[in-house]
Amino acid sequence: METEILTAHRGRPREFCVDNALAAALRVFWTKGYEGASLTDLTEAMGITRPSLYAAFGNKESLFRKALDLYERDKLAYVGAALEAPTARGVAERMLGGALDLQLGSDPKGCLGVISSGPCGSEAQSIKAEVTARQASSHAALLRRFEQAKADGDFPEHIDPEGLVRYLTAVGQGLCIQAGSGVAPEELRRIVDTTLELWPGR
Amino acid sequence: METEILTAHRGRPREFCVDNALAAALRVFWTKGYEGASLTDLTEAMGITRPSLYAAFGNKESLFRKALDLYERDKLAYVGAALEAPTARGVAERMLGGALDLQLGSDPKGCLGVISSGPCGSEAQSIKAEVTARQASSHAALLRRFEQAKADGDFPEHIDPEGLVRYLTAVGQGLCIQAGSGVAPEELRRIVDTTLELWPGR
DNA sequence: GTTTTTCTGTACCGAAAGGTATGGAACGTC
DNA sequence: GACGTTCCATACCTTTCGGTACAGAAAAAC
Repeated sequence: METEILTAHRGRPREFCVDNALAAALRVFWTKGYEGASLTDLTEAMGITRPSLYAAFGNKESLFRKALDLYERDKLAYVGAALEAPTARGVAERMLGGALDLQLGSDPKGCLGVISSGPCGSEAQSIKAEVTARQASSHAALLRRFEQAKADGDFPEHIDPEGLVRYLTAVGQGLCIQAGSGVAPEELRRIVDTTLELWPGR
Repeated sequence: METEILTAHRGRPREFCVDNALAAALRVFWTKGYEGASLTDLTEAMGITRPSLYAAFGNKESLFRKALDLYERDKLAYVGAALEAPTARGVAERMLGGALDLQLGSDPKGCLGVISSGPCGSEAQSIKAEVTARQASSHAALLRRFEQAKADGDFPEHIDPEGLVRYLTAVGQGLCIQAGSGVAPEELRRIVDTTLELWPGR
């Protein structure tokens, strides 16, 4: 990951690694949010100049989308794995455990999806809409999984699968909010432990 | 609430109502966040000009603090009432019910405290610190209430009061995030219903 | 009615935002 | 080695940001 893939280019090759630059941009967006990340912040962290950024990534918005792709692929991989757990409780364990591990690592605190869901100016609203749409597809996948779990008898009849998905999502979002506010790691762990203590069924 | 309290002023009296202007400013901050609310947004909503705003409220930051005071007094009154519920379950019911009612009303969606907890530029960090400090005092009050509840036998021994507070807070924050993302009211209600279904003890 | 105090409105300030024109340097191709 | 293509760097553009100077208007105090 030091140099990029060499396709038969004419002219001078670029001097920086696109992947490294994108990873640096992701950290900036993750730390400051889309609107809070200025081009100066980005170019300094990426180690490139402003025209280089525009030549390689288009503009700020398309750079953010590429960073969001990277984020989902590298940091949100646990979501896909969680859906394959054998029981609804297993899904919840892996979802919350994955979110917790992410907050305990060396990456920026908080969740890029959550902080991009807040209010924003008119320029950033297409960004917000995209993030919301991606979350909707995760929601749908989780709902299908929990409907199957109910059919499997993983939790009692009187529990509503849709409600359980919304609830689990809310706990995860609250976890991210508190992580971003500087709440201590052991406190974050308590959220997960308590949720699993109260989790219905298997 | 049409004109302000008349203290023995000399000179020309101001032509607008400070309370009404502050209420309008609160709506703008609530909708767009501190940094997202420009002075142009604020003055247009408040119906006053820029120098009038500075004369009456100091600057943008002190205007926000006054709006935050109003928000806590008028919109977060249910928190104090919730602490007086007879059991831990009652506290949770009133807390989540109050948060839900707030999201179902005609006010802006989301929670001013939650949206102010996200990432921000250097100028807004003292704002964020203030919001975090106010939340810490609410957290402490809720923790005392739940420790009492545990002594009262409201929930089982193996449940950690600190964890339960963090957990309840997380659910409330997730509720606000989803409300701000445009999630439908009945979906929000499912979050509350599910949480109370799973609530331990009385 | 004059004075004095305060408010309103316009017009402006410096700084920072996102984005780009331009010129020269560096590489692959022929 | 000359050429053509592409990249890097400086310097600049327009717009918007939070904040203010100044002049004129309006009302209480005398």
